[in-house]
Amino acid sequence: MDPKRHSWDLTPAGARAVQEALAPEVVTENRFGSVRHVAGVDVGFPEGRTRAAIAVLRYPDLEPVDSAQVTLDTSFPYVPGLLSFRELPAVERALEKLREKPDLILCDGQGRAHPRRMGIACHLGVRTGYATIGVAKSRLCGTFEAPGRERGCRAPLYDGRERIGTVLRTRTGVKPLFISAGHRIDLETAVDFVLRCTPRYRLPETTRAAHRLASGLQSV
DNA sequence: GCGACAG
DNA sequence: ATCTTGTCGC
Repeated sequence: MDPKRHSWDLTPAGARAVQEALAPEVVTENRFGSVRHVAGVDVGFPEGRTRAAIAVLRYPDLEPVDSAQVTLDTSFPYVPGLLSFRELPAVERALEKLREKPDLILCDGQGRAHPRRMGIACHLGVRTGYATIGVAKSRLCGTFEAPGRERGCRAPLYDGRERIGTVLRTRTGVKPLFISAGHRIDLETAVDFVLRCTPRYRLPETTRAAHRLASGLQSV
């Protein structure tokens, strides 16, 4: 029984059991080739339905090259720690529609910085095989000291004595982002990519492009 | 029992 | 995330 092919029809308790079964499948080292395209994933809930949007940008110039979006009926509530069970069904279908597959995906949410080390970035990576990074706007778990005020400043995020992520200042004077490894990448490399994807704003260009499609007014 | 809690 | 206007700051 391959844990990667679990059903989405689960109770919260069942979902947590799936996370524990999948956690050992996460690849912690860098296992991806040259990065020519990076993608941003974001999910919105217009009219209560679940809309996943993916934007593929060329790397490193970050010029848009492709995008896809899918809207499905919402089938799982928001439960802290179980975000992926609410968003991934739509995200995976949007990924399949892409013409230009990305080499690396930046997810809106945590990767390993999760109670069971199975945030949405890890979950998507393990299920699809894509290399992924978790880029969250706020903390789910872990403790940290405030990083310096300048862009590039960072501080380790710990869960007890275990390093689970990095609190990163992507723009001077703005709230930091919570970066963690998803799948097939290590934390240091993940932080490096996030900085290269944030040439102008707090959030990565990938995330901004996807966000615009997911919660945008255009329904195409 | 009392907080904390990605999006 | 979503419901919503004006407002403070660079």
